[in-house]
Order: sequence, then structure tokens, then C-alpha cells
Amino acid sequence: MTEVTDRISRRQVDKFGERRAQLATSALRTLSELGYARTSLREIAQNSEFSHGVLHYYFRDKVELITYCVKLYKAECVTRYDQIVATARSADQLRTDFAQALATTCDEDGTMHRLWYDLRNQALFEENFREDVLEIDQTLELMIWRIVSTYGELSGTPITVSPSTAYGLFDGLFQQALLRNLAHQPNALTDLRTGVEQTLPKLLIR
Amino acid sequence: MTEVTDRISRRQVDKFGERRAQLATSALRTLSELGYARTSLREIAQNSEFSHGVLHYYFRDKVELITYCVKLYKAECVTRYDQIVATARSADQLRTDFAQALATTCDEDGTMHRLWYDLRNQALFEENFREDVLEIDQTLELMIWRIVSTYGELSGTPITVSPSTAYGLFDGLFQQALLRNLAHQPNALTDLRTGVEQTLPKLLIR
DNA sequence: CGAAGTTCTTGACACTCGTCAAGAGTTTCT
DNA sequence: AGAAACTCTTGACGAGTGTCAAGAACTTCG
Repeated sequence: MTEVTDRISRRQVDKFGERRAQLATSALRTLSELGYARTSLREIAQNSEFSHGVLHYYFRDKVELITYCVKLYKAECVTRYDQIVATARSADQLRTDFAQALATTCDEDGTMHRLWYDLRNQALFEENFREDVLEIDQTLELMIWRIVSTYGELSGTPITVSPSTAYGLFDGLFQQALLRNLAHQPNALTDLRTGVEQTLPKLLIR
Repeated sequence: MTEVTDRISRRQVDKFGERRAQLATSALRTLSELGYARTSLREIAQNSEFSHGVLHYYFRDKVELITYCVKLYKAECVTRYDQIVATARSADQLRTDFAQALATTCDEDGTMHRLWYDLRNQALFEENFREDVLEIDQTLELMIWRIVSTYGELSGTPITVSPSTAYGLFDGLFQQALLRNLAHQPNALTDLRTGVEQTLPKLLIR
């Protein structure tokens, strides 16, 4: 019996890696639908074109699969907001674009983001998840900081909070809107927008 | 076979209700230890002085038990921060007291709060939980607002964000600190304090 | 005391879960 | 071509789940 890690290292043309990614994509779809607590390997396999046994051919166990999924998810998230920074001409434009982007993401990719929060919450209980979750959190923090610091530069005024604090603030607003929007509260998205638009200028000096 | 609801209504001396609360307390302890995803009724019973069957004598099913737990938890949370409002003499004192209280709660009652976030996250997936979760969220929002609005009054300056936004901001900071503190990051609590202390004044006008 | 009602335990049920081994099917290479 | 390696399916396993029914243990009250 060959080990999973052996299979990974042996292949040059990485069909093995491609299938892993494919299965992980199916897993992500299922996870975002059901949440971590109710997602089983059989359910994941059923939402793919393979049978449940194959998962143990490509992943050592459930933890490795989920961990891989989380990392895959991160790759998708990272570069999403950077275009806003790139195209912004004024502080005010950046401000409204950012608020609008968050609202759109909340509405359109809500199911994917609730999965992220679900997994981040698992890290509160399962030590295994913490390292990966904190790494993704760090990436998101940097993403937010690129926005916030650019906003400061465009305003000609320094930012008065740490990257970590800035991330915490906007993440809180986003998560709140996510729940309320899923619960069909009509004001969820506009509240998010105005909340973000009001908060951003407050991070400037005094 | 008598229905659960019948048993509730029949008793005047509410031994039935007391036992419900007792079992729910055990359940809360277990839930805060293991998280929603890994807590079973047998585990709950094992952490109580009763056997697993009794849970179905006092609760219709698992959902009713968990829901009852969440409501019980809310009752404990509600009045905790109001003394800070009551004893504050100056805006600055309120500011540091509030920041300190959040840090202390994060450190000492971290396991209980991770349960709250866990259940709130379940509401992102399970519709059944949403009503109760949103109700608790509302209560917490009001609690935060009592702090923030008092801070505004003590400063003689109006607050420029909605209660909902204020709650989202501080909740984000708290949640971030909770994860980092559980992961034994040394700066988690001081970062929370300074984050809160820096944010609060920014909610005042201009 | 003894009957009636209440509370709790025990054990079973149908089911789902993660895991794994045996082997069939497929591709790759000589 | 045939052998070897890889990929995937099938079916089983033991463990754990929520639920429930039968009845033991206990309390209440005539």
C-alpha cells in the first residue's frame, strides 16, 4: 500500500493534484451548502462524479480534506479586492467602491463566506484547524489593510488603527450583514454599505 | 403517552422547569467544551448526573434542547455589562472600563462565547436557529448601545453610527481576539483593549 | 400501607458516520 | 501485445448517532 504523500511526490505531471483540487471543489460546494457540522464524505462524493471511496485515495482522512479545502478557498479569496485598490482615483471613490464590493460579495457569495466563518469557528474548538485558519485570517487582514492604507494615502492622512484592528472592525460589519441578509432582512446590505462608508473615514487621524 | 408540552403546563410548582434548566446547564457546559458539531445527547447526559434517556423526557428533541440552551445562555449574558454603565463617572473611565471588561470576558469566559459564535454560525445554515439567534443578537446590540450612547453623553458629543454598526464593530474586534487568545497569541487581549479604546472615540462626531 | 402518578434507567431500533480492503477498470510503459 | 502501475467502485466493519418504548425506582396522596 503506497502512502498518500508518496503519490504526491512521485508524479511530475500532476494529475493527482488536479483530481485533488476537483474533489475539493465538490467538497467546498457541499460544505457551503450544509455547513461543516452536517457535511459527510458520502455527501461530498454524491455531489461529485465519483464514489465515496475515492476520497480516501486522494486524502488521508477527513481532516486533510477539509484543510485542503480551506486552503483552496483562500486562494480564491485573496486577489478579489485588489482591483478596487488599483482602479481607485480618489479616497471617496475607494470608499464607496469598497462598501459596494462588500455588499455585493455578501449577497452573491454569501454561502461561500458562511462556510469560511463556519470553519473559522471550528478552529475555536479544534486545535488542528487553528494554524490554517489563522493563516487565512492573516491574508484577509492584509487584503483589508491594502484598502485601508490606500484610502489613507489618497486622503493624504495617516491611518490611526493597526491592520489587525481595521480587519476586525470590517469583518464584524460583514459578518453581521451576512446573517441578516441570509435571514432576508431587507436593510442588511444597505446597512452594511453605510456602516462601511461611515467607518472608513473615522480611521483617519483624529 | 403524555406530551412534553402537557407536562409543562400541568405542574404549578415547577420542578419540571427546574430540571429542564439543570439539564440545559449541563448541556451548555458540554457544548462550550466540544462545540455544536461534536456534542451528542449521550455526552450531555454523561456530563450530568442523569442518563441519556431522560433528555427526551424533558425535551421533545435535540433542537428543542439546543434552542432552550441558547435562550438560557442569553439570560446570563444580558445584564453583565450594565454595571459598567452605571458606575462610570467620566467618558474616559467608561472607555477603559469597557475595553478592560471585554478583554476579561474574552479571557475568562472564552469557552462560553465561542459557543455563542458557534450557534450563531449554525443559524447561517439552519433556518430553525435564526429567530432565536437574531433575538439574542438584538439583545447584545442593545447592550453595546447602552455603553456607546452613555459614552457619547459623558463626552457631550453625539454618536455618529447606528446601534447596529456599533455592535458590528465591537463584535468583530471581540471575535478576533477570542480566536487569537485561544490560540495563545500573547498580544490578543492587549490588542483587543487598544482596539476598543481607539475605536470608541472615533464614533463621536467628526 | 398501597395505589396512582411522576421521574429516571436500560436496552434496543434504525440510521449515518469515517475508514478500509478487495478487486474491477483504466492508463502507462516496455 | 502483456505487465505494471494507477484509479476508482463496491461492500463491509465498528463505532456513534437520535429516538423511543418498557419498565424500574421514586414520590405523592388517599
